[in-house]
Amino acid sequence: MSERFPMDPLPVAFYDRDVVRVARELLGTLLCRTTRHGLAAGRIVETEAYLAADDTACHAARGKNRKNASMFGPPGRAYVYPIHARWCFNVVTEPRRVASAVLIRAIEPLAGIPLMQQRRGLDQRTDLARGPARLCEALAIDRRLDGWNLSRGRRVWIAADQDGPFPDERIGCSPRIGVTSAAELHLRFYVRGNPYVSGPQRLRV
DNA sequence: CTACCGATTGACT
DNA sequence: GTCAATCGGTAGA
Repeated sequence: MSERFPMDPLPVAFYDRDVVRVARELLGTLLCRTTRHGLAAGRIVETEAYLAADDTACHAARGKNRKNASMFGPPGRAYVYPIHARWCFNVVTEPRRVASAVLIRAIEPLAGIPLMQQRRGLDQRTDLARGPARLCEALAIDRRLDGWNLSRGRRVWIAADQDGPFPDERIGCSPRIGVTSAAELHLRFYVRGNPYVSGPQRLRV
């Protein structure tokens, strides 16, 4: 991979749209992360939308607090939060104060694979970033990146892939994984049959 | 200060 | 399939 990989970050306007549409269109884009140890990046293959209204599973459902403040800020920022002693990475969508976000659940590793293997302590490529907390470990994402501006093209950002988005027939939809409320909402999006997608087998086909 | 929870993971039957 | 360890953040005493 060249030093210029993976090119320009998506603009704020990409995120400043309906959260479900952003969640769907993030599939196939490249999540990029640089540290002093180098670049690690991969193709996003699984996302979940968390809605600003009528979604009790959304962290913003009971109003703003110190932890979820990034969700109430401008679109195109990171929202990083802890769960079960691990980190999860979201991108904030829609206008400021609306508080919706997309959870990035899995990427297909493309660059910096040895770095990811070292961080994860294992070699198996399909296990490096399959799941939201595994992804964060592989990319060295933690709370220090909460609120980070993803349109700057530094530290962490998202870029369009030259192969373009996946066609609709390759995209699956299901209930969100692990949420204990609002289970009736089908807000998880994934690339059908992709081995880097998380969750039980029946939710990957 | 303590109690409790969770958008998870990995080990195990 | 089941299950418990994990710990940062929040709520409440």
